Amino acid sequence: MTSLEPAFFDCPTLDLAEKLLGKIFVRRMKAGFELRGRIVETEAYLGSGDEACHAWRGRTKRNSMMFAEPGRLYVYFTYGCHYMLNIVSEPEHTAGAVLIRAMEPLAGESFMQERRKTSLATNLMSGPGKLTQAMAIDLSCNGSSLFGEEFHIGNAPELRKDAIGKSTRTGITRSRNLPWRRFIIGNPHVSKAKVME
DNA sequence: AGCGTGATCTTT
DNA sequence: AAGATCACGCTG
Repeated sequence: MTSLEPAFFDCPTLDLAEKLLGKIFVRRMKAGFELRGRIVETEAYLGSGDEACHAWRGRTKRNSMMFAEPGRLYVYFTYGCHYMLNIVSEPEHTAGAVLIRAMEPLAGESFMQERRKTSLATNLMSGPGKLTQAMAIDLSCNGSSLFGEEFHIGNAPELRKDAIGKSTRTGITRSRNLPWRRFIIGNPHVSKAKVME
């Protein structure tokens, strides 16, 4: 399996959110084994014109990684207990990122089961907080490159257009009308969409 | 349907 | 310095 190269990430954030579906996120642990997950759900966040984006009002200490060159990880902590995994997009000095919302476990399941305290495959990484817990991703991963030893994304065939679903983003209050969520239709590892009035 | 939990950001 | 908010997950 070949790894995605920098050129893959050099595209508009919304395109990247779609292109990442089906690709294989890989973390090589220091102990030698690998954690792998197939990306099945994403959301796009843009600095300009997107009030739900951390960087919509400019650069701060937390969001500064969103201004880095594409192909890095942007990890932050929220709700007092969850880490969120994003992939930086857009050229350097322009804010943008794709939130990885759900993955289908492909390798390292026993490690994930222990961390998640469940053996149900569809409950290991079927949400943004769940997948960081399963893969032991925390603030120490913020800024990591996808072109190094520890993290990379494996290529996979492009999905058919009709296999990709679109909707508004989940769990936000501002800019909630923007249809910037992408997911693989019918995949059981997609997080269950929160129903809100 | 409700709430934990703590960093970050905004307002005073 | 204080208060509001938050790209969530779990229990009940």
